[in-house]
Amino acid sequence: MQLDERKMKILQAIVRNYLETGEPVGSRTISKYTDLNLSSATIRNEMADLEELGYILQPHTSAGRIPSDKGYRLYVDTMMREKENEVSRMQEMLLEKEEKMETLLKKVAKVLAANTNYATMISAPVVRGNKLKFIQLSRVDARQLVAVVVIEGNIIKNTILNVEEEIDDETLLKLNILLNTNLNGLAIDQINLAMITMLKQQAGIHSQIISDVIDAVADAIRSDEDLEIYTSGANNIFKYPELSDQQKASDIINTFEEKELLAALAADNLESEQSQEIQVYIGDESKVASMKDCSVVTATYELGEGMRGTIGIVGPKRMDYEKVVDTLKNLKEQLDTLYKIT
Amino acid sequence: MQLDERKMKILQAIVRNYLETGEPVGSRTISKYTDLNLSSATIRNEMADLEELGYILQPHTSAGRIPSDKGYRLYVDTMMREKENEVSRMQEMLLEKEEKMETLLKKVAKVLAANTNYATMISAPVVRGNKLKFIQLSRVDARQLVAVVVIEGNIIKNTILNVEEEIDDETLLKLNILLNTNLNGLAIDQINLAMITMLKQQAGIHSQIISDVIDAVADAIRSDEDLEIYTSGANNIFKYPELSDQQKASDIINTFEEKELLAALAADNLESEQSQEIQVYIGDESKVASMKDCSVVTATYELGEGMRGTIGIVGPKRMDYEKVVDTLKNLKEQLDTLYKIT
DNA sequence: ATTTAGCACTCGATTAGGGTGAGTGCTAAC
DNA sequence: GTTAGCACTCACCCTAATCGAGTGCTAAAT
Repeated sequence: MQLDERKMKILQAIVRNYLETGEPVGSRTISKYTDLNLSSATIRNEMADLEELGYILQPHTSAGRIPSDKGYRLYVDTMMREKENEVSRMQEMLLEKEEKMETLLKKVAKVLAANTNYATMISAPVVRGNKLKFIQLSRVDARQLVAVVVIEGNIIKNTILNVEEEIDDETLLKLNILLNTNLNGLAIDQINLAMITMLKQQAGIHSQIISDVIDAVADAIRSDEDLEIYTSGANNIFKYPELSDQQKASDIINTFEEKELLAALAADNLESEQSQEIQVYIGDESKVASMKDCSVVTATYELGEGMRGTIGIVGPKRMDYEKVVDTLKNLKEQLDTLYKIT
Repeated sequence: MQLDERKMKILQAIVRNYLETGEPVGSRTISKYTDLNLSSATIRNEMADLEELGYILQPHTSAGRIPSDKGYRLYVDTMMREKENEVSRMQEMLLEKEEKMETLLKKVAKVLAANTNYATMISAPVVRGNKLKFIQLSRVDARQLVAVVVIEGNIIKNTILNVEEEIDDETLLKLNILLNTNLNGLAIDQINLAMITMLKQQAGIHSQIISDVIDAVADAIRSDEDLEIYTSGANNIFKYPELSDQQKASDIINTFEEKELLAALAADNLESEQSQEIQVYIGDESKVASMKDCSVVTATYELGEGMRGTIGIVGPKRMDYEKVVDTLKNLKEQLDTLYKIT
């Protein structure tokens, strides 16, 4: 059986109503809610059909219906109205090109959570494909070096390394030249074991120390391969009774605190083909077990020079998809342009 | 009325029992629990006295007694047995001098939370009094400089700065010399406005750019004045019914997520005179409103060279103080020695 | 062939009442 | 000062009763 227009309208009404109230919605309500002018009995018949088709379900026999995941999915895919051109409430955020990206992202997560009343996460842009711009080894102390690496997008990495014996100025200079000529302009993910071995060989006679230095520099460059995640508003879930249950709340909070699972989610998202679009994961669709009762809406942003990250909003399945998608679109655009101007 | 020895013993028994069970404890239980060989009636009389003195209270008329904050305080101050020399369960932690302090602290917070079943926080050591070891400005691009500052304790700070016009090698060298001769060896908190103005004057003719550079470097040095806080196991609070209440849980989780309040707590703690000791804050004593139903146990650790930070354990008032204090003492010692050896 | 009115039915939620038991405070005896 | 005894309190649990929103089905109306 295919969904005719009336069934669509009814399903849409059920979803809308449930999003607002959070309570199962009955046939009488729909009968009055829509402009279909049908009696509750007719609606009941249609609802029975919709249930059989798996779009809605009854929490218990004598209750109204609530949308199933399949129902939400259909709603999100085909029935959601776009709030085109409506001025976004996020406008007040006033993103500035702040000095530290970390600060900026934390702020975004926070404002987003405060504006939406959902939990938010945002992954720092991943730098894998970016190129090295600058490497420098300097002596701090007699036996201490500091290595500074600057990557496209002005990401700075550094590491302190202690050496057994002193390294003289000449060696230091040689090392600097060696590192720069060989690594400059390379992408991060090109710095693999083979590359490092090659470097070590070129360094030649310079024994163990050199080898250590190169290793340390390589390590510093490749550090943070796992996504850095910033979160905010995890406690917003307590605003939704269906998530405030002891066990569920604990699980969700834990997911937000540990962050590994969120990182996986973000990584998945970045690799997905449609990641240019806003994505909606309903219930189990997100593959994170603790979110089986949540919906996750994600967007991919780009901070120029190919550095992409993921923004995610986590809330109950009955989240206000229209508002969330709209807000995310807006935010994504702001972030995308933020670093493009300069 | 002063507490005689018998009242002390009874109070102690009440606290011990309550810590274990989490249930109000009645006179009959105490009568059997202790070696005082007193009937429940006698205990009842004594308990009435203890209640009048404010050490215990009744949740409701026909229930047993639970310790009041004052009762807990007396217990912690005078009655707690030290688990001297018992092998600490934290031994498995195997702290290593990991490359990154951030990683180390996150790990400590995590392991501590997993071991104690309470929520944990740890503040990164504050560097205010530490001295600058090394400053270097380098050119990355034609119009881009990177400033790297190394501080005692091997803390590295850096910043990228964009300049309007190119700075030639000679100017760069001069700037480097200027910065190093003037700032090296100074403590962070000595780099104030007067200092910076003085520097700018010394730079003399070199116009706006130089001034900008100096400002940026000064900013980088003084960044992170607010304490960095790492937390773990916030969801452990769900293991204690008295904290799992919707409102309380939300408040506590929020405190752990926002971190500002925790930072304030850590800062308070660092400035307190007795901060060398393990500190116990019961209920309102901690001044963080959301923790009025919790106890907070803190320790100050020192990572050599005067860098001190705070570790905190947050749990219900009926937390296992003995175990927690013991564990913290142990951990504190491990951290204190960790960086001393080298 | 749809739609609708009517009605019996279901079942979660709420309320009320009764019993239980842990624990108390008080009194009188030891 | 201590203890046995006893009446009393009150949270907690269980059960039954009631309520009401909402359903599914049937039969009549369109």
